[in-house]
Parts: sequence; structure tokens; C-alpha cells
Amino acid sequence: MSPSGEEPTISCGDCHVRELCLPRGLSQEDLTQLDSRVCHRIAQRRDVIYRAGDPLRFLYVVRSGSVKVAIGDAAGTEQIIGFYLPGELLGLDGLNDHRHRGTARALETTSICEISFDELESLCTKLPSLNRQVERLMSKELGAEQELMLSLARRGVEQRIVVFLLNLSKRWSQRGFSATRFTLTMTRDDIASYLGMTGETVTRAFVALRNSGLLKVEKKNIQILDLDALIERSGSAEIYARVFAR
Amino acid sequence: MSPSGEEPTISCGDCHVRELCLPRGLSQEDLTQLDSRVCHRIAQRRDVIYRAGDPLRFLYVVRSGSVKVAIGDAAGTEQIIGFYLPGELLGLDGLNDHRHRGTARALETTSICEISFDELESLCTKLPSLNRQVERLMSKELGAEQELMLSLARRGVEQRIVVFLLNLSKRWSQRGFSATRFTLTMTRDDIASYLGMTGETVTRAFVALRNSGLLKVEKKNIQILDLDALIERSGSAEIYARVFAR
DNA sequence: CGATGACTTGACTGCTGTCAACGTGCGTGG
DNA sequence: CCACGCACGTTGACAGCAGTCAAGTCATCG
Repeated sequence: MSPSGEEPTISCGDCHVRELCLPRGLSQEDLTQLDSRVCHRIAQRRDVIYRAGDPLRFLYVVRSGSVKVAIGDAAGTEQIIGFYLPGELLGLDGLNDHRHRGTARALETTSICEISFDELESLCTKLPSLNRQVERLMSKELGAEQELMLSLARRGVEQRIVVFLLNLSKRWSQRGFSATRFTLTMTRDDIASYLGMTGETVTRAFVALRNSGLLKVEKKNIQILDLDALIERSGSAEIYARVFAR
Repeated sequence: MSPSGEEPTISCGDCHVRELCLPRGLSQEDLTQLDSRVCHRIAQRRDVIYRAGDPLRFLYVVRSGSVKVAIGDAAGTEQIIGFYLPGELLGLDGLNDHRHRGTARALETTSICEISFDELESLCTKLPSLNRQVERLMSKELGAEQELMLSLARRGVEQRIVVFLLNLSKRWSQRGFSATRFTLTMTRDDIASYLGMTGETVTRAFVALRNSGLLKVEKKNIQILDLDALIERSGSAEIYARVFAR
């Protein structure tokens, strides 16, 4: 269980999420330039990657593992505002005032790449294709989050859970993993906080979906037994039809 | 009541929201360049400004009046995703796939400025200060919307209404109008759709806030009688303390 | 003057949060 | 190695908030 890294010189060129991440579309030469500016670290479960209020110094990418971002409520309670999977850009919250709005924590043993925000910007002015990819990723992350928020907004508990699961399914399959079998690295309470309900209600929704034969739920392991029926039940079938068609 | 325009050559330099809008920080010379590329139109209540699915050709700014943006739900029902006040950038939905996600309609007689997206982009490459202002506005619009969504997410009906009212109050005061007296140009059902509740519930929340002595509600006219108490009741007092301090 | 849309109010129902008890697995320390 | 504490998940009982349905008022517009 040696947690620290004796990994043989991590490089973007070898990364399995490079096609989703910054390197996409970069020449070998440009890639080397980017590579030299990226730092790596391993975070254990519950480790903080950045904290709310911190100045926005780095952008992060999840290399493997998963991360949650939470903001502190008025009381001590915290609310989850996002989960991040491998290849996803982390740290864009608070692009506005250049301070992180939330606190990012690893949900499991997680490998993180970080690059200085300033260095990335200056590198972007030199490498147009990197600039394009950064813009694409940023607008994708921001847009996707907004879209999800919207489809979560005005729905019943079960539909929110379904939308959440379909969203995860889509993101895992985009990463080359199964769209119908995946593991929830977050707790029920995390999901509840994210979806605006209670842990108990999450449990009950899972039970209901299992009893309907749509899902197999075994602790953290989810298997989607009937994807079409699930999409049907999301209440926004046409959206997902479109998404999955791509 | 002549609705169509005999307005004496509208220009950005004379506009009362120029300090919130694209012209901000531009030299007289640059302003002229921008001005020549902006078109104006007047929309009546319920007029469509752009429609969901339309290719993203223009960016719009509300010059006076107000606008709502709605997306069609699975059934014929529509859901409001945003309201826009004078000086606010309109049409950023669907920056992703270059198609508008929602349909924008005027809530009252509204004056709209439009500028071709392509022309704005090319102009930005020539005028750095315009480019900076565009970036600032975009990140502000996107960030603000996200922030609002978050503060609306996990709250009871009354709190959501309060947050909504405080948000409007802030935006009106930023535009030089009263922070405590304003008119709701949208219907109760519009508010309800936006906040994820029903029209009846909006009414009841208004009644409750009136009975508590925090609000004076007279049809569409709102008067905030006790701003501090309202902020207190929003459940995110510290956020608004910060906002109003600016 | 009637039609229509917007708003209000009331009665009822049901969903979902709250509280509580309990089970289970994991890690820590004796 | 075992015992314990703790985090997490599940289940049940119950209450309250908010959605639904329905009726009715009011202002506006043709």
C-alpha cells in the first residue's frame, strides 16, 4: 500500500484520458511543452485538493479516481456542487473573482495533474491549438454543469436520481468504461446533498428502481439493467436519445 | 403610444446602460466601430427574440424592458431558465454547440441591441479592450447564473422566493434603480417555473412575506419594507452581505 | 359586454424530510 | 486477534410542506 508515487515518469502522451484532456489535438512538440509544466500528485480519500477561498492558482485534471467539490452552507453543513471523473477539468469554480468557491476533496485514491493558471494562459498565447482545446473544455464543463442543473431542477426525487445515474453512465462510457456498470465512489449522503434531498430518500429511490427491475444496486456497485426504460423514466428522454446517439 | 421607433439614432455612447454593457472601457474611436455594427429592434410583449434550436448568429443586449428565456419540456410545458434586465447579455445559452438552447421572449415592450457573433469576434481581435470586456461579461453572466442556481437549489419555497427577490433587487440597484421598489414584469407562473414550484405557491409565499411585514405586494409592484430581515431570511445572509457591500 | 388571462384562496392528498432504531463493514487500539 | 467505535446504509413511523384541483375575483382587451 505505498501511497506515494514511484510511477515511471507520468507524461501526458501516455495518459489514457489524453483525448479528453488538454493534450487533445496537440503536436508532439507542443505536447512536450505542456508536459513540462504539469505537476502530479496523489490524493487519498478525503484529502483536500483546494479549499474554498483559496486564490485560483492552478487548474487541475483528474487523472484517475474521483473528486467531489462542496461549498460550506451558512451553518456548518456542506453542500456538494459537483463530482469529477478522470479527464475532467477541476478548479473552474470562481473563475470570476479568482477565488475558489468550493473545497475539492478526493473521493478515493486519486491521481491529480495540476498546471499553474498563469502558465497555462501564457502557454495558450503561444500554442493556438492548446488555446482552442482549453476554450472547448471550459465551455463544455460550464455548459454541461448548467445543463445538468437544469434537468435536475424541477423533477421528483426518482427522476433526479435517474438523471444523475444517466449522467454518470454517459460520462463513464465517454471514458471508455461500461455505460451500464459502474461504481459510485461517493456516499449516499453526498448524492443526496448534490441532488437536494436526504440520504434516506436516496436509499429509497434506489430500492424503488431496483424493485422496478431497472437497476441492480449492491452497495456502491450499480448495474443498469434496462437503459431504455431508465431513459424513459428520466422525463427527458429526447435529450438523452440525442446524447447517446453521438 | 407609438411603439415603433422614431428614436433619434440610437448610439452606444448615449445608452444609459453603457457602463454595464460592451462599451465599457472603450475609447471614443473604438466605440464608433462597435456602434456601427450594432442593430436595434423593438419587441412587444410575447415577441420572440430567438428560438430554441436556432443557430447562434447574434448576441443580444437588453437595452430597456425585460426578457425571459424558456426551454420546452418533454411535454408541451415550458420551463423558464432566466430573466434578463437592461444591460444584460442575452443569447449565451448554447455557446457549446452554437445553437440556442432556449427561446427568448420579451416580457414587455423591450428595446434590443443585436450584434453578429462573428463580427463581434473579429472586432474583438482588433480591439483588446473590447475583448476584455466581452470576457468579463461572459464569465460574469455564466458565473452569476450558476451562483443563483446554487443558492436556489436546496431551499424551501419561501427562501427561494426571497433569494429571487434579493437577486432582482441587486440587479436593479446595479442599474441605478431602487433596490427596494421594483416591478415584476413576469407572471407568477413564470416565477414559479423558474423557481421550480407552482403559481399558487408563489402567491402564498408572497402573502406570507407580506403578512410578516417584510414586503408590500400589490399586483406586480414589489416594495421591500425590511431588506435586512429579508436577507436574514434568505438563509445565505453572508453572501448577500458581501454582495451589497460592493 | 363577454372573453380571456392573471391572480387569489381553500380543501385535500401525497411526497419527502425528520427522527429513530438497527445492521454492517472497516479500521484502530488494546 | 479480538473488541470496540465509527461511518455508512437501510428501514419504519410520522408529520408537514407543497402540489393538485377547483372555484372565484379582478383587470384588460376586443
